[in-house]
Amino acid sequence: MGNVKMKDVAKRAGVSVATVSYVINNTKNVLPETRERVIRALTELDYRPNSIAKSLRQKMTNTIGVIISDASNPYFTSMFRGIDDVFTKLGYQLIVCSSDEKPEKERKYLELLSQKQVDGIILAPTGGNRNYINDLLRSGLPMIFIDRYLEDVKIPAVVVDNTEASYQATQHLINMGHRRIGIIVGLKDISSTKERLNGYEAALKANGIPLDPELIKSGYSNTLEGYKAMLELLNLPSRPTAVFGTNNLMTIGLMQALQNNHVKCPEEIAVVGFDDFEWATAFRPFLTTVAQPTYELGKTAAEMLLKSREEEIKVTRVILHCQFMIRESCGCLLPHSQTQLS
Amino acid sequence: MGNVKMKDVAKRAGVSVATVSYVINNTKNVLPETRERVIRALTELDYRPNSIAKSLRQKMTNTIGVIISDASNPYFTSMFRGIDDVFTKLGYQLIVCSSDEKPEKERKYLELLSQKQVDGIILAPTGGNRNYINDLLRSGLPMIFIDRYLEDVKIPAVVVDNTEASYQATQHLINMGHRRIGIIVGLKDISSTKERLNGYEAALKANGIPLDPELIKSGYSNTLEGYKAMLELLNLPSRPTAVFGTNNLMTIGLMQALQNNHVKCPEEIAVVGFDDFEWATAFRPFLTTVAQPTYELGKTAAEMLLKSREEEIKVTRVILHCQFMIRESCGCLLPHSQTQLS
DNA sequence: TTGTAGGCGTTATCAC
DNA sequence: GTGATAACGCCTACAA
Repeated sequence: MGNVKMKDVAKRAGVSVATVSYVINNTKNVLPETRERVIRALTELDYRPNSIAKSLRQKMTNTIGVIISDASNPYFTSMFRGIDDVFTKLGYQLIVCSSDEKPEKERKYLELLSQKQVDGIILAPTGGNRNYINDLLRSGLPMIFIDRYLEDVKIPAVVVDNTEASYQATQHLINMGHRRIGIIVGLKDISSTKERLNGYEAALKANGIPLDPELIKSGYSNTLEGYKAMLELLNLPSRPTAVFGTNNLMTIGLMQALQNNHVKCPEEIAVVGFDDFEWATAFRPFLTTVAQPTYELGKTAAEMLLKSREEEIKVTRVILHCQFMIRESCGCLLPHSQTQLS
Repeated sequence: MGNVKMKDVAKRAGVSVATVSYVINNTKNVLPETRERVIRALTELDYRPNSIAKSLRQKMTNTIGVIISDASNPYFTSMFRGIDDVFTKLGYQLIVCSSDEKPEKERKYLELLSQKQVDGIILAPTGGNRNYINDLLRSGLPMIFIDRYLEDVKIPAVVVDNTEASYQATQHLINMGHRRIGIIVGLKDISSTKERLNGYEAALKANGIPLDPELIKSGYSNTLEGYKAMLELLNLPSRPTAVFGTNNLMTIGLMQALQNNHVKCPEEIAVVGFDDFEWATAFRPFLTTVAQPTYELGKTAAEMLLKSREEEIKVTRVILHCQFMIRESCGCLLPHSQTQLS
């Protein structure tokens, strides 16, 4: 009743363990009648294979590790779905870990996952652990970067066109007549943050608007930091007339700050956010957002990981495109219109 | 460079594998100088333990399985955080699976997890697989129910006071003068759904309001189903003046339906939702919600799972309390007030 | 204090 | 078509 093994099944069926294995895995021809006997023993004893033993023998765990910054962030959970859908079909399982943007936690999880002999890792790198990541690669562990990448680490990466998307969002605000545009970004040593900042700065420059460092606020990507950043912007001697929240959680915090201080959006301040929410069209103001193809991001990364286990992969960066969802929060009067970024 | 094992380390350090094991696990006294030698060999060779082999030997994987209905639902991700925080500290890892409320998927994951020899499972049951779950229990696999439970399966469960919370929310709407109150619920064979429905019905009854089956809409817990349900309610000959969305995703869908049809909330229809959102205070109308202690739910379940591995657990149900967050969407004029459910 | 050796439950390579 | 049996990498009596 406790734990029945192949040995027990073999005894019951009057065959050898090898034969049991053959039947279970369909790995060799077995006489129909012996197979019959084995199957009966299997069900009678309620045999359940031990995949740990199997993994040890085959050096394959059918497990994929995923390290992202915050497993409870809707942005990542959608990505997670994309990854999961690909791997579940193939009988793989996912171990998801949150690094919280902390290199030490990331390091710990990388160690744990490699010890657990995962067959591959999908990683949104914090920016640290370059050497260790290279070590793991050399030891033959396949990895894919997602959402961001490390300049000097040669792993395929699946990301979005952050610079262009950010440029377009900023340009749109400029088109609406804004010249003092605040921006709230995540940690600055993350590639996606840098790119979003670049797009913002490029748009300003292209329009002859001087860059004001006071309008740039950075912090961990959570609501509280977004809230505080917005407060600082509101307290500026010359308050911005528009804000660009470059990730979902900070944008929520930003909006909370506006509500708490009774600053009307978009009348008093225009807002554009990153990451589209399902509830962006359920509550007011409808939020104008840069919608990332989060599900596809995950799906693509998963597929690349699979491919990279077969052939050496040549392409090192896949760039997916964002969609600019223009709604009322940016002061535009065309609700629900949308344009595809070129 | 590929994979160095204890054997290699032993050879390099001029000791036996046993000694290497002793050093690594601090499991026996070793002469300082031999320990020194071993440690040097360990680092020089960049040894990384194979936890699959370890697991096979020790019959412990340091892995916990979590099966919930939708890993991308914010409600569950917060719960997940609570679970993760408990187990991460102890060096455990989590495998999270989405059953999507489908018994077949749930079954598949239960099989997979038990084969992977997880040390325990936290499960939000779909309602099916009673026999199989009992089998697993008998085989000695510790399990805890979370969010819901199965009447006839004797496992500890961590849930919230659904009936009371639902009663209170409904009573509040009645107090505001509503008598035609719609309710949108999830799948009806889930214990939490039943309880929420019970609370609603009890409140109506207590106030002498007849139950109108047309006002009850049920479906999968996602935005689309919530949207459709609300549409049906709006198209009723005699439209309700208030709606109770009994889970987060359906409530979002419900709100989208109101927005799309230009039905003003709370002026034309009052709304109360289940599950508090961070953005409930960032966008209008501020949503009145029944806030579940999601993080604590996860944390408690995790702690109970740990405990259940030591002692036979007596208590079979832990009930956590919800908080009623009264905001403007229910037509109340006291934004941000809140009361603790008794 | 250290080493030897058996075993964890499979799979895979040989023989037969 | 089937059956012994040696791995897989580690832990742990037990012996030395």
